[in-house]
Parts: sequence; C-alpha cells; structure tokens
Amino acid sequence: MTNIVTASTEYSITDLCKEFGVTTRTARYYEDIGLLSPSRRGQTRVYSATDRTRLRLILRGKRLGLSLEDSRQIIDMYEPGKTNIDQLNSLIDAIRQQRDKLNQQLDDIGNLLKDLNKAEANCIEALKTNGDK
Amino acid sequence: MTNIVTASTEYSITDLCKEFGVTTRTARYYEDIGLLSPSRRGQTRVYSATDRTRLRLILRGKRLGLSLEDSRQIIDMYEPGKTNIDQLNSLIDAIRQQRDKLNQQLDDIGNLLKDLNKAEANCIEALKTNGDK
DNA sequence: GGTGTATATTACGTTAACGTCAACGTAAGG
DNA sequence: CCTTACGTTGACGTTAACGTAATATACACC
Repeated sequence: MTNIVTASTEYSITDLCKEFGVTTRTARYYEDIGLLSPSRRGQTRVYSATDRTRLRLILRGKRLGLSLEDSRQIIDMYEPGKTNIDQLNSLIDAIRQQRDKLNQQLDDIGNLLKDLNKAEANCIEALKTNGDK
Repeated sequence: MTNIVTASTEYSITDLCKEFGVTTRTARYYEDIGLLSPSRRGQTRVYSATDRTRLRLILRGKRLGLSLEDSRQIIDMYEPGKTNIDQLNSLIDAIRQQRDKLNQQLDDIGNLLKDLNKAEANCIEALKTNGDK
C-alpha cells in the first residue's frame, strides 16, 4: 500500500476510509459536494495529511450531530481567506452562533448524563431485589 | 385556549407546539411513530404534562444529534417496566453505551470550542490590521 | 494468461424526519 | 348565515447522506 517513494504522508482511499471507519462511497460523496478534494495520480485519488484532517473534522462534526454543511462552514473558518470587513464580521457572527449551540449541547449533555445515572441506579436496584426470587 | 374547567395542565396541539417551536405536523408525526400518545377529547388531541415532558426530552435529544429511535430508547429508560433480568442487563448496557457517546461528545465539544476561539481571535486580529486601511 | 484486488464512474435506490397540500369537521363571533 | 380559527385524516413530496449494483480499467501474483 502506502507508496515507498512518495511516502511523505499519502493515503489511498481504502486506507484512509478504513482508518476512520467509513466507506469509500462516503469519501467520494464528500468529494462530490466539495468537502474533500484529494489530488490524483492518474485517475486514482491520493489523499494528503490535509485531506485527512478535513475528514477528521467532518466526522467530529457528525458525532455532534452537525450537518455536512455546518461542518463545511466550520472548516472554512480555519482558513478564512476573508479579506472584506463585512465577511469578517459575519464570520465572527457564525462562530458565536456555533459556540452558542455547543454551550447548549454542554448543558443538555449534563442533564442527560444525570438522567442516565438515575436510570442506571434504578436498574441496579431492580436487579438486587430481583435477585431475591 | 387552555380550557378553564379542566385547567390542571393540558395543552392544545398548537399551544404545545408553539411553546417548543415545532410544527403540528411534527407532533402528529411523533404520535404516528409512537413517541407521543396524547389523549383525545372527541377527535381533538389533548396533551398532558407527561406528554409535554416527553416532547421536551425528544427535542433535547435532537439538539444532541440523536435519532428519534435513540430518543425513544432513552425515554423508555425512565419508566423501565422491565422485570426480566436479561432485559435489565441489556438496559444497563444501553445506558452505558449512550453515556460513552455523550462523553465522546463532551471531548469533541471541548476541542471544537478551542478551535472556534482560535478562529475568532484570528478574525478579530484581521479586523484590526484591516482597520488601518 | 487467468485470477484476484483496488480503483473508477454512473446511476438508481433508500431511510429518516418531516413539509405541503387537499378536503373536511366544528365551535365561536359578528 | 357567513367567516375565521383551529382541529382532523390522508397522501404525495422533499432533503440529506449515503447504500448498492453495474460496468470498466489497471496492476500484482502464480
């Protein structure tokens, strides 16, 4: 696999996908919608460390329930390219909105964790009293 | 709206939906798939405090990116009805899995918040240097 | 030289979670 | 009595995010 000559940091599509537990279809789909843009050796896709990072960020977003468009927006925040003042301001706005969502999630997770603890305690209690039969 | 005679804690579909910012279609859909089961006054749905709570939990789940099936599972954890030992054990297992997911999310949120802070700092910096023009 | 194994493109299929009509019933108000 | 507001049940439509199958190319191995 991993070519020896150009070994710097390149990944075949299957290697990269195996690493992250996604299918090749997924990687190609992300390319279709412009979330990834690996270079090509002939026809074959060659993924760089940058591509890998982007995929990692996308999947992190998915674990948080973000849409691919949300992830795209967030990833774009890292390499702004924005020069216009209006763009910068709306970017800051977007950042704050995402942060608000995340803080709401933090709150929700805290509550849900409490609920789960109670539920677990109930189960364990039920198991004890049930063990007496 | 809110009937005066039976005012204990009842909600019409529109009232409940307005409160949570969802459409009536959503509430009816949740009923279709068995996530809500309001009582009826004639044909008309009457939502109780319990129904309200369930809706609240569903929406909390959504904010965390859970599927409706995940939310159903979690809500079922609160009123176990489980009597069988095997059921109790698999329930505990489910609880732990959900908790693992939540801890992963906590980790992800922490990292993402850091990233957003950096991005914001970059923006503000760019605004300063841009302001000199 | 056949037999895999990885790659590609194209294209139709699928699932969740609703949106969006349409068509109708009913109770209240002017 | 007519309108307005809110309620009901269908039922087809829609979007995101892939799954899946068909077909074709290229390279390694025995």
